[in-house]
Amino acid sequence: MTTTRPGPRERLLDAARELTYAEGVHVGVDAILKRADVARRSLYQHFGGKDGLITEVLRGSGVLERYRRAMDDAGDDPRVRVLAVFDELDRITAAPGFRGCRHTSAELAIADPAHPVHAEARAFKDDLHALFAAELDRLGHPDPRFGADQILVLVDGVFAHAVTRPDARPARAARALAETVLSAAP
Amino acid sequence: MTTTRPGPRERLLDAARELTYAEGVHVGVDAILKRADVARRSLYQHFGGKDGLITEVLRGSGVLERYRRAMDDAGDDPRVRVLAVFDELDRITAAPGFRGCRHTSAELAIADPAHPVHAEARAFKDDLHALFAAELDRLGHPDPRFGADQILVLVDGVFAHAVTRPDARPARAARALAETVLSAAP
DNA sequence: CTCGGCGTAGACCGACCGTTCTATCCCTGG
DNA sequence: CCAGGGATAGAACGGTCGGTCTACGCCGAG
Repeated sequence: MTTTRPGPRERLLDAARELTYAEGVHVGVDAILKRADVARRSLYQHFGGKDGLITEVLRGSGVLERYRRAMDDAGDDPRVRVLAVFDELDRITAAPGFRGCRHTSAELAIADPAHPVHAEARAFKDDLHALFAAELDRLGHPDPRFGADQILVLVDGVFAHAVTRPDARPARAARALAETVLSAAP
Repeated sequence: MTTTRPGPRERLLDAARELTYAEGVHVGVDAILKRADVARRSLYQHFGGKDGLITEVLRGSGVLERYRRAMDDAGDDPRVRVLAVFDELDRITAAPGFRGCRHTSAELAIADPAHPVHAEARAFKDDLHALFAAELDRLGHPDPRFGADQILVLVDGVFAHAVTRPDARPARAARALAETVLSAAP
């Protein structure tokens, strides 16, 4: 028995995930439909329209899970766990086809503040904030939320700066600064 | 005598500067022409097309000069001068209509790596790198270029993160980390 | 005065945008 | 067996895209 082909919904999500990252959220629906090999109608049936699709792509990006896994693979020590994320960032930003943070990119491309991608991006980064704050808290950091803000600035800085100057290896530069955040703990 | 109205070229640059920032580089030429109150032909006469115009907007953004001024206003001490930039960033990111870094935004919106905006953004951030490296060098920093990489990650991080979580006051979080970069000097 | 260059105004081009629609097919459940 | 829902294919909608074109107005230099 062969692995069954995923349904139109999954194929649409996959195609949109790839194309909106490589080309930006302004890719045409035609391109997405062609890549997904799906009928036009199915898109509007499942997602109500292009906006619904790209919002759903952001929701199911799996980026948070990737960080969580990088942490868990690093063991128990919060310091090692946090630094492991920056090692992962070094890999991500050096990979071919890297085009920055998907969420930030979508927000910048869509001006209307009422568009659902903004709420989705906000929710994602709030989750990320909680992820780091928990580690800093466990470490006894004097202000875990401020420390997590600093980590997030570093993470977003790596993503943004690697778009323009990838050869600067921003993840390494940021890692050294992350260490000072971690050393704020007693 | 009244101040003479700027020529079509200047009006186009001004209009494009405002609109591409507020709406993204995907704004239509019609909108730019209307805002500039300029004939369609003049755009292609002066800039050869939309690409030429938005590239020229990036080149003449004046952001570098803004940082330089913030530094000069801060006096002579390199530490104070660098930290003054982050105070300026705090103002910039809190201002109404803030929409991130113009250069990063343009790069993310344009996939084609051969598009001139990428070279323009690269040149801009290289200039910025030199600006900070000079301060760190003057301070006796052991590795001014690495330190400048760190500062740039912080700057881009402030811009990017403020798009999604402005209430986190990322410029303040980054400022504290910039201090540790500066304290790497003897 | 006349000429040339720059500016304006606006029609026009083919291409593409997101969306809606009709029509047909296929598979599954009853 | 048939009915029905999900999927397909593709035409068509009005609107916008960046870019080219013609026609006309203005003004300073020859």
